[in-house]
Amino acid sequence: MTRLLPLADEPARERADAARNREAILAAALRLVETQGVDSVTMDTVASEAGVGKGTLFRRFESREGLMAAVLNTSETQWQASVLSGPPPLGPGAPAMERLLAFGHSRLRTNLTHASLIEAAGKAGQRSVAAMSFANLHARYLLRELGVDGDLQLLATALLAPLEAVVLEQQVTRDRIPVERVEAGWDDLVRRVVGA
Amino acid sequence: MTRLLPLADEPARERADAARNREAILAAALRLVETQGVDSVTMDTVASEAGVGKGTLFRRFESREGLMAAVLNTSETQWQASVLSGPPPLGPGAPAMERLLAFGHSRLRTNLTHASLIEAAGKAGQRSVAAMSFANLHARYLLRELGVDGDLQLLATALLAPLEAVVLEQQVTRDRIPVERVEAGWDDLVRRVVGA
DNA sequence: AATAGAAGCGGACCGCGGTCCGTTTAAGCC
DNA sequence: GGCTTAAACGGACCGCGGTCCGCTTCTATT
Repeated sequence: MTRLLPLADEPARERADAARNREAILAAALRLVETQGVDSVTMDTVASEAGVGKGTLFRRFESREGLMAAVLNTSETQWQASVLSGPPPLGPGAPAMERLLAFGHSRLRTNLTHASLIEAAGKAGQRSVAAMSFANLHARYLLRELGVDGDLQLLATALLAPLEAVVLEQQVTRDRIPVERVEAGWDDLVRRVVGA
Repeated sequence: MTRLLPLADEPARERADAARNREAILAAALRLVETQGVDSVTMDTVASEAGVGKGTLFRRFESREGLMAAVLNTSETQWQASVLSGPPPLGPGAPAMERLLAFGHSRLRTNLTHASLIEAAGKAGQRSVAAMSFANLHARYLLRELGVDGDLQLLATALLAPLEAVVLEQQVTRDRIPVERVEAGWDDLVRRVVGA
């Protein structure tokens, strides 16, 4: 009853074993995904490989999608870092237009590389604070920098939409369109939208 | 052994009971989806409701996604009809630009309306001959009509991507962007791309 | 009408994602 | 160190999508 207080709404610290388990799970998941491919990784396998009960997985990660989203988040974070502080033209230092083009290419390649993982992460991947909103925000920033006016949030969304993994997969895998052509298409789109 | 022949590669006609069952299944599925919502419709339910064994469902429709895609296909076909021969500005008779704008609005509303079904249809929905490729084809046609040059296939894909159900759901449901604003955003995008 | 054989059928069965709840354990307090 | 209690644990359990295979039914042929 006596709640002698964690300050205000402190996030209620994670217990030591809980933290250990979370990392073990993530590590196991990552390893299994890399070795066997996303689709053949089952929750039971991850659990036993991490030396943990199944219930634990679901308490920490909500669902299979959530776990995959967490795994995905690792590389997503790295990508964000290289956008924010990596070498130009992706990182800062190049003219806005070049950055925007590089941004698209990089996003395109990344999404293609992780396509199956992204799919497995499903909606959990999109709602993850990081993923969509960071890219959108950054695109908006570059558009503003380029002097584009209009509803930048929607414009950014429209530019990013054709870079989504599902769309790319369709183009590259089913329609056999070479990646370079898709890249060129995006460049064209950007130039039209920016009005250069 | 003696194959006294169906002509060349005739499609091997569907047996009468098979056809009857297929329709019963589709009807049951449609009804259940409408009354209970996609997510709570199970294959067992559809089967028993259609008075058919579970195996039959899967033989005819491959998977749950396939069944949902088939259900979706019904309304998709209607939509196609109204694009091809409905009243303007969606159907023929209006100037290309108006048609293109109307096309986007209509697609947007349709996709939002069927969002959950589309999601349930998953990749089966996209590979369905009809859905994606018809829209893409029509968009290409209108772009050509408008004198746009460039890689029309990619341009069409880029224009359609932001109208995908997943993207729209994100905008309308999570980000609370009013539909009218999304529509306006698409109009803006189209004008920039066409260069009007 | 009889018959052969392929096409179709259906439900028992399986594996996996997800839940539930009795048990264990870490961590603050004396 | 003992005690308390809330958090965390883990595995038995459930429902659903999907498969499999022995049985039934249609249809072409004579």
